[in-house]
Amino acid sequence: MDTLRIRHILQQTAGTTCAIRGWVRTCRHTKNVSFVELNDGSCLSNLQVVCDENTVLTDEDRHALQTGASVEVHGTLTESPGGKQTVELLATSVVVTGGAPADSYPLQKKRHSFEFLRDIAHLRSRTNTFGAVARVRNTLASEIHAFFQSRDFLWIHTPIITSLDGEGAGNLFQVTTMDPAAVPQSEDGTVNYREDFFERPSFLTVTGQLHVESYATSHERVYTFGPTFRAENSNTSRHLAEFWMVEPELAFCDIDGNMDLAESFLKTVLTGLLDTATEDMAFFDLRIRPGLLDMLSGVIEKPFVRITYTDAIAELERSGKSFEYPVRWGSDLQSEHERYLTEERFGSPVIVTDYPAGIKAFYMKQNEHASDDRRTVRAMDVLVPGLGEIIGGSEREDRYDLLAARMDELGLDRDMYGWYLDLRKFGTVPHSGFGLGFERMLMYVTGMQNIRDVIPFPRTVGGLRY
RNA sequence: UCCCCUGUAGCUCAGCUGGUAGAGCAAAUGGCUGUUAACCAUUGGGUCGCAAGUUCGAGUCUUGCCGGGGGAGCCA
Repeated sequence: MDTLRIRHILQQTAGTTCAIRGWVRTCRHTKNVSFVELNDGSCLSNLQVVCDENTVLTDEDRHALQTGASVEVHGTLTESPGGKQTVELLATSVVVTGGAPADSYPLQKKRHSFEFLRDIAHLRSRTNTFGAVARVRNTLASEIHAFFQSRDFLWIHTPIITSLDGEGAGNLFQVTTMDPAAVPQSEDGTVNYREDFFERPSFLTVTGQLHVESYATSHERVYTFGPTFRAENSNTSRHLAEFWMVEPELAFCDIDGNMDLAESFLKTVLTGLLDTATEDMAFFDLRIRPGLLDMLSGVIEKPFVRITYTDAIAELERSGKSFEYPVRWGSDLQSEHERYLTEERFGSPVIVTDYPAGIKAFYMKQNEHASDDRRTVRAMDVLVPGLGEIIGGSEREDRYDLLAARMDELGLDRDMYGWYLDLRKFGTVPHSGFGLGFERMLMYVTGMQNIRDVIPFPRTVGGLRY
């Protein structure tokens, strides 16, 4: 007898004989039969198992069949007389693998708050919402890989441990084998890193971009997709200390090609997600964020508006709206500004380019500029309705002298970034890329409001359980 | 780091201008029933986050601490 996943068995016709395994979501006992709703994580839907009280279930079984118990059932698929499902499994045998005492099992057959479920993160994947989040997370990751793989991009496994002390991308976690109670010191009283594992300060990566640029200059099309770490003191619904990031990088590609890539990336990945995770996405649309599917369809169908930062500022000034934060050339766009542009002014995704150099990273390509106080770089932010910035990227500075000068200007250590400068010294090439916070995108596509609810075990400032 | 809200039964919450605790769900027991948010009845279940203060009296007012949530900044 075959063991089937519920996802597959629900597509079988009546008459199939099989075994299934899973966890009890809820039970309803009647005089002659018991109805057991079983879920095995393969899909959102439960399978209704019908057990004859007299022939299949012992009193002990009947008692043990509670929410949370694991069971193995053998039986025959039949058409269901009940209205809520087309097929059900008529059990010939039921084995309770592991009980879940109802007086101590935290999950009940009722709605729980996300806050409560966050405290039992090891059990929350057994709920509808977190089961769906796990499947959508998997599908989204799979679609992202499929997008790049089908376009000849190489997945580069950039390092987790790095010697680069960031580049303004937030605070780092230091990696060390030194004993915090007895840190070795040099004669001048400073920490003697010669005694540390790498014989120099080392950190968890805050971005794979700099490293992946190296492979872009050998393989042309590359991307990273892996964990990233930021020690920000940001205790918000949008920040994690450990999160996943996607960063494609293309050689022989300017900012326009970069924008084309970002636009087709979002459209293709979203299309694949909606086609593959149909049932789960319908659940999010129904229960988590009404209007979600329409919002995502808008991103797929509408061409992205492309506008420079300077023009975007002009649009905001022309809007006549009173924003909480002033609109000023030189300041970054606030959420309310981004919302106005995507939701009111254009009603579509918007790509804003050519930001002031002062608010962007050192490696972005400098534009020719008329005056020193209006210097811009070839940055691009992709803004989407309902969220704001979802992608940030740029064409990179590929001219050695200009990059070196900018690094000096910002006081970056030339020795530390020598290898990065080398990429401009030997066979330099126009190249571009962008970064996407994987969990931020997951929040967007599921409508989940807290980033801690789209990653299995969230790590946040002041919070490390499990 | 700053601002705001919040902490009462296993869960979700009510509890007014101070007078020593309630509901729904869950659980246990019984009943009924091809049920599906099952239904009906009964029962058990609380150091009201912690500590101090005001008061004859504090779940309620004050202060501090701890936890949770939301927003800002920073960022992805």
